[in-house]
Amino acid sequence: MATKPGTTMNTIHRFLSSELAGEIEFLTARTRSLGSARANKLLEPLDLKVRSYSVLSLACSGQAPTQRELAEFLSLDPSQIVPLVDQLEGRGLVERTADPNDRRSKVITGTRSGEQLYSKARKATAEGEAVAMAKLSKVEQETLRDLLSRIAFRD
Amino acid sequence: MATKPGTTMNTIHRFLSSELAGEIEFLTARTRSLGSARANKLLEPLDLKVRSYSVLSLACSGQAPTQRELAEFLSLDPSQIVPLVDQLEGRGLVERTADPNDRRSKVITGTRSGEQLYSKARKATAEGEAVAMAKLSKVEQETLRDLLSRIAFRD
DNA sequence: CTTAAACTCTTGATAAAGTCAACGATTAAG
DNA sequence: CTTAATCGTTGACTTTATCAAGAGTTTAAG
Repeated sequence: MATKPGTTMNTIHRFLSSELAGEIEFLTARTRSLGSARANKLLEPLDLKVRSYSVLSLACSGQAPTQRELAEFLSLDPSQIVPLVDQLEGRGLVERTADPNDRRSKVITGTRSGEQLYSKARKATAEGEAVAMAKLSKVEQETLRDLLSRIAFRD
Repeated sequence: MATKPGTTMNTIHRFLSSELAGEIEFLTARTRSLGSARANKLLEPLDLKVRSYSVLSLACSGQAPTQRELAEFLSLDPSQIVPLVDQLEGRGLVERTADPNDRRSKVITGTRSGEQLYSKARKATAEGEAVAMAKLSKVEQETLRDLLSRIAFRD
């Protein structure tokens, strides 16, 4: 009776000392997997997923992103942006506008109702973030935000 | 001529002040996207991907994980572990052993050559991590590791 | 001005990853 | 012994990722 089945907590604990558990790559992968699952649940009542939420957020940011810029900032292929914007546009949440300066590009902007939905969605993701970081102090949370953004945007 | 095309650096800079860029959820998603792309390139010469590398790493950890435990720790479905282990086993890098205490479970352990390959792979991922965190001081790197592991394993 | 090259969005094909239900073998509970 | 639960596995299915090519637009060169 050396190795008992092991509950969730037990299993995790056994591998905490493994080399893998110390790798940033693994830690971010696991964090984002858990976080995105939680965020998707919270966004479900609004008929949004993390992806569509991210697009909506940038569309409502006042920065007037083009689809190309959305793809780059979200680490997606430009062809993946198309159906995301299609869906949001079909719901009247965002608008495609030809960029006057370069009619190849299409600027994505949030509509009135898009901004209203984003406002609700933002509260949902903020709640998810609060749950995720509950174990950290406010100072630690800001430290984490700062360190992560420095490696997410290095260049 | 207000909005010029915008290079990569330019685009990112424009959205740094957006609400989205301040969300942990987004920062971890972007970090892991960039990190896993870089890690996959570095692991390619060894015919490994981040996924198979993670399984190999735990198989060589001395913790004798079952497939169920691998799935849970790696945030994967148990059915996704099967082809990963199949592949590693086919290359003679790991072994499936029936757990004597519970013959339903199969313990995955690294072979001699599995450990040799893991040793090389570990150096590759360590190099990738060094590149990713180049902008942080040693102290900051350890702080990030600590904060991330606390939210990746809260419970 | 004209032509060629480069860029943006879009489509479509294909591969990879994620989700879920069900099955045989095994173990645990009653 | 019977029933329920667990583990690995398979298969079907959906979603996401990757890539090439095309139509329209802009830029640069000649």
